[in-house]
Amino acid sequence: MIVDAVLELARDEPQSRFTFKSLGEALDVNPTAMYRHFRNRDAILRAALDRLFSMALEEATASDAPLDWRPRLERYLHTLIEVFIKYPSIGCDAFATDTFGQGELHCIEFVLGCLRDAGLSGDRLVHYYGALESYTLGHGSGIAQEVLAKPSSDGHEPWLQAVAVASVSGFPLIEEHRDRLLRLDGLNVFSAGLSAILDSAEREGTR
Amino acid sequence: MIVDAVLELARDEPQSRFTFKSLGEALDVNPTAMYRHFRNRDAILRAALDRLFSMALEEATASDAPLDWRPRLERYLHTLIEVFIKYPSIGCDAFATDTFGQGELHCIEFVLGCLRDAGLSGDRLVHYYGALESYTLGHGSGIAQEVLAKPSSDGHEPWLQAVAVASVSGFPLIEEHRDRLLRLDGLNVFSAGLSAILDSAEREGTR
DNA sequence: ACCTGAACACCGTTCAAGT
DNA sequence: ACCTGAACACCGTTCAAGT
Repeated sequence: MIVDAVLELARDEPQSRFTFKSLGEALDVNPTAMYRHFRNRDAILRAALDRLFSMALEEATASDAPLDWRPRLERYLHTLIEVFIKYPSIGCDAFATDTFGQGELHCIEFVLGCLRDAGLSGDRLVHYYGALESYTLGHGSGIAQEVLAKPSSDGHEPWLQAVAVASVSGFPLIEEHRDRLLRLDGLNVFSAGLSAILDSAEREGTR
Repeated sequence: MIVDAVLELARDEPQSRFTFKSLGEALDVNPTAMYRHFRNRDAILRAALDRLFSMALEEATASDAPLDWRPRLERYLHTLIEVFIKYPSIGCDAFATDTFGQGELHCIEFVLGCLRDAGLSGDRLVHYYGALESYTLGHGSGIAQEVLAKPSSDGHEPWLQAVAVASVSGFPLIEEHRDRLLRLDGLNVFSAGLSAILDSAEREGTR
């Protein structure tokens, strides 16, 4: 299948976006032959991204023990963002792309189920669904973009290189928290925001 | 200044990423002349993005009445994301790009100040700084990407077109919440997550 | 039914040449 | 000091031609 080759390519060449040319070489075929199977590059992207959703959900739910809603949700969202980072040239479009596929639908259903188990319903359930999904997709695609652009980055690069380089005199708060700010990276910052959203959801659900 | 032309171009042609060619036409000059003033495209992008940070902070703080920390922060973050959407070809790289500029530093200082006024300090203050900043940048650049890619989109497009089109039988929760899910768009979903993070910050700060 | 090859319009970037 | 023009390597996409 072509999608397999795209995924393999995205994983093995994390620095460069996948290309018809590279795809042709990987499959030992003429680059333009892809147009027999997909309408354009975007269609390939959507198919591959939907597979990433499926992979993340499968990996996160293939658990030994049944989990409570919150660790279940945390595990899935962390797995999802890790998958995006692992396949940067696909993950980088995770926010802006609707896959229209089964993988994404299964993921939506899964998140809704977790939030239902948290005690939420109706508008508030969908409210938190939107918050969690958009946060994870926005953050994941952003880190994937970084990995794609910057040499040898893996989501654990310092997040605020500007603070390290630039003169921060005249910015007393930045100066005061300089070391702490430099300790931030893409993934622990993600955990920070995720905890905050889940805290709010949990409070509202158990009320 | 070249940056002015880039911004003008980004605003007036929201569907297409800015280009040396388009920039040359706008300034009535040879496209390659830019290389006399910037090392490459990325340097132009960083300069323009830093200006967006400055513009957002200026617009958000040019207030009549002094505000409490939370409305002050909300106003700034909403302004920031709106600016990204207004200049899509620059905003789309907001997450992955470090500007190394003054505008970004002023914004960091501003957010840290709001969180200090919320009663936070030390690690927890930086924790919430990371959560808020990454959430806004990730979401903003994601919506900007959408605007750039999809014809006549403005951040208020339905967020889950897949749910509208695909068959959702076999997904009982999606089916149950279908209408609510379709009402989600990029900007109200942003507000949802932002409130959740700020709620957590407020609770922790007043404790 | 599927693949190939040539072609097209479009990128960012370099560099020697102009003024 | 700044700009021009040609050139290069690289994109996605189309289409007539092959098997």
